[in-house]
Amino acid sequence: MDGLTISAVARQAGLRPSALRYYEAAGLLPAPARVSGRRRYDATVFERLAVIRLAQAAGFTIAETRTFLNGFAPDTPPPDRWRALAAAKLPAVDAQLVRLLGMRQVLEAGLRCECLALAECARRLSTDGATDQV
Amino acid sequence: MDGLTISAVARQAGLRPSALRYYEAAGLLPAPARVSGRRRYDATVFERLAVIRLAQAAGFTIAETRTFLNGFAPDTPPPDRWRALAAAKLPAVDAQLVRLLGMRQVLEAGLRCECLALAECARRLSTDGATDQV
DNA sequence: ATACTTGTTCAAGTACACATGAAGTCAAGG
DNA sequence: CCTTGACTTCATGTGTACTTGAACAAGTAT
Repeated sequence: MDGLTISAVARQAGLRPSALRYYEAAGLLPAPARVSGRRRYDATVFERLAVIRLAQAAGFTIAETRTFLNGFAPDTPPPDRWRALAAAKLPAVDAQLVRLLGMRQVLEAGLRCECLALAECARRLSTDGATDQV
Repeated sequence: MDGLTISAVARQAGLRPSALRYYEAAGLLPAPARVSGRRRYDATVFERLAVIRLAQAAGFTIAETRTFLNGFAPDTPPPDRWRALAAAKLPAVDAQLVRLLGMRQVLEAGLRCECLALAECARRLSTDGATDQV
């Protein structure tokens, strides 16, 4: 009687049932009760899903998210968990950010390109180069 | 006698031979001459590789790079090629950039976290939320 | 002649986060 | 009883840019 079906949870959470099964298999969601084989969730699953969503927004991989959720003593407070993972993740995000900003530079330089041959582009728009002026 | 072996080109370009074969199969590099089955490159391959490197720096996928290189009439000047591809790529890069900046926000908020439970984190550090102050 | 090095092709593996399809189970409705 | 619909598990597919391994060929050195 009580307990939400997987499709009900998925619908409310904006996910697909396969994602919920995947999270469970990946150790992000605890295995819920079963009624004749079918999963029955209680409302606390939504809090869990919200944390997973937050971890995803932080750029954590599934493995990192699993560590974040289950990789500590059960009573470990969130700040300790964050510090353990976010500190390691920030440099990676920043590196990605630098790469993307570099892409922007190259693309904008490309849009201002007046080269006559592609080889000329390669010389002028070098990745590492300081190409400011036309 | 003339012509560089695949390993010589790879070494000078900072790539591995497998990458050169891959580029060739992907249509980024023209098939070079062969001497008893082995590839022999001439020096122009380095210009080509420089352009490929530039395209990669712009964030182009292999398919986009192939279009950039071979998807136009042979005499199409670089500016036309750039405009066709860079204009489509920039919004994607910017979207990626926004996502990464969001990650940074979440990670930094996580580092300042003082929540007592993970569910609290999810409520306070919501992805879309305006979480400025402690 | 024989071993070594370097090359060749082709198939399959890598990481990530799920989606998809096949085949079977289960309860309710007609 | 039989169909329908939602569910189950398990294996495989998706996209990207290569790398790696297997099995084999050919030129070079000893």
